[in-house]
Amino acid sequence: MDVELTGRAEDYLRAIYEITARKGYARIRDIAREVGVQPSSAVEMVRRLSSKGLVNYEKYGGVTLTEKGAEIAAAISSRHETFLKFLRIIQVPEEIARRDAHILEHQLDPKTILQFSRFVEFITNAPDHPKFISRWMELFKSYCEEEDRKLKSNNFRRR
Amino acid sequence: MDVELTGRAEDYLRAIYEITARKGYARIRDIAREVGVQPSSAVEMVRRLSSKGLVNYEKYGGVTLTEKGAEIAAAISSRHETFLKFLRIIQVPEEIARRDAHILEHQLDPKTILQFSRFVEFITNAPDHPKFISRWMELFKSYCEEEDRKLKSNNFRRR
DNA sequence: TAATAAATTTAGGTATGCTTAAATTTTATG
DNA sequence: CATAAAATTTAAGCATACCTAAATTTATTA
Repeated sequence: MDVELTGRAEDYLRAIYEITARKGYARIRDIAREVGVQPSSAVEMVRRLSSKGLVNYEKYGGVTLTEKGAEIAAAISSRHETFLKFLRIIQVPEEIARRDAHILEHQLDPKTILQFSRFVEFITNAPDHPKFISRWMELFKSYCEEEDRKLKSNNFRRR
Repeated sequence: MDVELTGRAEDYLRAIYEITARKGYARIRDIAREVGVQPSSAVEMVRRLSSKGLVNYEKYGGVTLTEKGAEIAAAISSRHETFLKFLRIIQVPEEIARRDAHILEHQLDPKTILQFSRFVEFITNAPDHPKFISRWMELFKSYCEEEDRKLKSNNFRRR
């Protein structure tokens, strides 16, 4: 029942998930662009995903997710969102956060991912202590700003 | 000056760093055990590291780090420590944390790593507000325990 | 020290994942 | 509707990283 996927296969699956969400199906070209590879590489991976029953694919046709593929992709995508939110919380600049969320989302133990998402949940929803948490965010932000200032003046001195 | 290393190469380098810290040099056997591969694989990687000038290696001899290798390994190791501390803070069980710290430490943007370490720093040293932070940890801990209780009773209901 | 055991290395394979270049198919257009 | 353009696929090759099995070297010990 369970399908083994490499981190890279997960990247492709999530890309297909996002593209199909936008326009109903994914072309090899779209997938290649989204993942950042040449079309020939996308063909290779799409075939593998197809042989695992995760996507519907016929030569020269559009790619869609099977039910199983969609289920897995949704889980991957939600993990991705968790990590993206997390990186924002710890004040990673947006562009870098988008890149690094990809990297974080692979291979980690389910328990670890669970704890990441609890952290995000705890910080953003602050179940019982909203004021306390927003204060926490404020403090962390100023701490980072302070550190950035130190960094900058150090750089200055070094020149 | 800068050396390009794959995530895996970093794993080997850190393994060698830790083994040499314990006993002065690393045997192929030690490295293989530490990284979790067959000795023949360790030979292959050690050669590559040697060709990059990061380790001293001669056939059938012990492996040590060059100055450059030690410098890089120390940075990798400190990154590793950061992630390990971080995983502990978000309440990931020790065994899993040890495994996943490996995974986290590769490929992330330096800025992201910096923010991870600031988070750890902020939580553990709580520069200006020690009470506030320890209270934060308490709250987060109870939040996780609460969630675990919910999980357990859900599992129970499902059977 | 000769034989055996242990460690290491080499050889030969596999899988992933990427590339470029050439071939093929589909789509668009004059 | 023929042809040119665009998209896709195939082919061939490369790098990483792993494995097993066989060969070699080093270490141990009877």
